[in-house]
Amino acid sequence: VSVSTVSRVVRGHADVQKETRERVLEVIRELNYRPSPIARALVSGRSPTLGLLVSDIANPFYPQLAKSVEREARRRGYAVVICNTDDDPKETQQYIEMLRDLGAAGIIQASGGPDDAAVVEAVGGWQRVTFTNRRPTAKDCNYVVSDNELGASTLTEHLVSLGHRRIGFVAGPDYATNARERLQGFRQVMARLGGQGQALITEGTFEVTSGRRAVQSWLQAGELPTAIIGVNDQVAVGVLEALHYANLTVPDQVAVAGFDDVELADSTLVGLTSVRQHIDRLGREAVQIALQTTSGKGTTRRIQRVIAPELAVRQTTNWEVGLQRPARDAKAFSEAS
Amino acid sequence: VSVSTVSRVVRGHADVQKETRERVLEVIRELNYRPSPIARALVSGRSPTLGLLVSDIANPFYPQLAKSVEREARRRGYAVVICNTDDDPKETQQYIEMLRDLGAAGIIQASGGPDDAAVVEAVGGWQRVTFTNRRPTAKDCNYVVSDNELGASTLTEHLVSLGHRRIGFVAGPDYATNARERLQGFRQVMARLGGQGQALITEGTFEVTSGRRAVQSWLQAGELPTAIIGVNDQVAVGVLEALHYANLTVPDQVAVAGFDDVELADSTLVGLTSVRQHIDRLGREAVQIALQTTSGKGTTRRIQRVIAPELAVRQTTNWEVGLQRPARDAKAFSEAS
DNA sequence: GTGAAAGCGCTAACAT
DNA sequence: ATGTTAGCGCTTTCAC
Repeated sequence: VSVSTVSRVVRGHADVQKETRERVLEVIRELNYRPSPIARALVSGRSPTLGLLVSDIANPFYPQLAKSVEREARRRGYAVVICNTDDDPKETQQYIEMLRDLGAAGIIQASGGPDDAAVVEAVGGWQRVTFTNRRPTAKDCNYVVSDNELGASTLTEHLVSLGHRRIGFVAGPDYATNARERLQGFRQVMARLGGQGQALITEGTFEVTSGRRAVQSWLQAGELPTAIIGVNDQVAVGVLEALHYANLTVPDQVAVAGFDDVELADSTLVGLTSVRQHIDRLGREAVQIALQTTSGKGTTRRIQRVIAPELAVRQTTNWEVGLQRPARDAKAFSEAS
Repeated sequence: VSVSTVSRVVRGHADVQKETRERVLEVIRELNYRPSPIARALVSGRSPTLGLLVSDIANPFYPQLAKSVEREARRRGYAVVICNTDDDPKETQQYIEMLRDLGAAGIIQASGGPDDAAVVEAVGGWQRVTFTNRRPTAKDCNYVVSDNELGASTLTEHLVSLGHRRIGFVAGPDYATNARERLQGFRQVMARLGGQGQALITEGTFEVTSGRRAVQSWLQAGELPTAIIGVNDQVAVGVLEALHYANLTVPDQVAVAGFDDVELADSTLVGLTSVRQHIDRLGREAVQIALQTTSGKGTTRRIQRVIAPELAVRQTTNWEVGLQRPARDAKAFSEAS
């Protein structure tokens, strides 16, 4: 009945006699005793907490990721702290400070950027941070990301196979590696087309307005592509909006596609062709990696996983897909504009 | 230069001579010293942490709320732990246990239900939990919610003023007070119409499929209303999808409206008339209340705030609005045309 | 006004 | 195999 014996029992330490263990266990149940994470944290320096860094939790991709992260973390007894960085290195640093003070067992950076190396330094070594969504710019880090280049090339090939040659790409910000990789995959396929293909590239953000603006500027320049890829679904939605406003029909006059396969993309109101990321897996594995390397098992090995995305073809690129599924009745909306 | 003096300085305690205080402050800066929240938590029982309970973080309303909560919490030095309850009382209880063990300074329950009283009990008194989004079923609690009944009646009156008399309402689950209140506001206005009005009510969930199902069943019964209200925007989107599938035009043949005014509602692709909640205020004030009452200033007063929502009229009910107001940033579009 | 000492609930040596 | 002891970094009496 001494403190340390109880401690040993709780932690499943070997050196306890079966009998005492059971007696202790019994009392624990009786008293509904639960060890205090706080006290543990004071000793060990780590609390059962995971930090999740995202640029903007309101961007539909992140809630889905957060949900998956949260579920897996919870399963393992960890709480998830959400941190909205706005892609601002200063905010990021402040958050990391806070998370360190809180003794977070690990940090998942889902919105990395050029400051990744600084992040690794700030968290106290590569073992304490796991990157996801965007491949880290810092070398030798743990990460789990989608193969964005593959996704982009698959998507571009899909458009090419439909006969498109003048294809527009509304790129994301240059600081985001996932945006860059998607652009890269696009470029690669377009390059293969040689003189036959024409790639129109506009740089923007991850937001809806970015897609709207791109279409607008192409229209002004009188060089609207026959197919447009948005760096993510949000941007693609912006593209759809602008096309719709300009009374252009999709996919007849212009085909549109995005990335992420956010829930909205699958709505028949949108029917957006998109490169589906396995968001669930990203979140789940990010947690696993974070907790594995953080557990200090003296591992020196980095864990770096790349998950292949899939192409989800819908009405905005392939008309017939739209027929199989209920076609969006353009009349109701286009008459209004 | 003694521990307790430093402690006094850090906490801004009065009993320190100006000179010593400044000297200590100086050294603190020099050493970049930050008090350990963990050690503090061990003593005080509370860590700078806020728990946010939501039914489903992937439901677009909650990320927006979470963002607002997160921003305000951060401003005050608190971390936000997201908790996905799935509207399951068991999950909720487990989360509360975890949050207590973590010494959370407060809990914001954004997805309350019939178990609210149990929640209050589990967290250890009304002072430690703030309800938002759904008015709590337990009496004498802190909360900040929208006036759902008002929102619903305003919306219904809008439809009536457009000439609608047969109006459908796709209700939410009965356990959610916000859903009930919305239904109530609807009923009230319809009752005023007497024999002239006809209210068709279907119960469902907060998800897209719920809206789809409602329309299908009305169609099967051959009693489709001329206007349909979804208990939230997600459901309204489901309604739109089903109508679209049935080749019915919106708003000519059927008008549609929702609640929350989620970002998507404002997209020209959807243009959904919706009752706008001031989500930012809900989140911000929830945090303020949570931290205020939790600070133990011996307050006995409950804080209960009700915020009036606004009606955002768009194309799904009013045809002409589509003409007037193409999109949020109209400029981008008008320049394009 | 300041310092000394006890203790929050644990873990990790070190005894026994 | 179990008990004792010393902290982890703070706050909080209680002396001075």
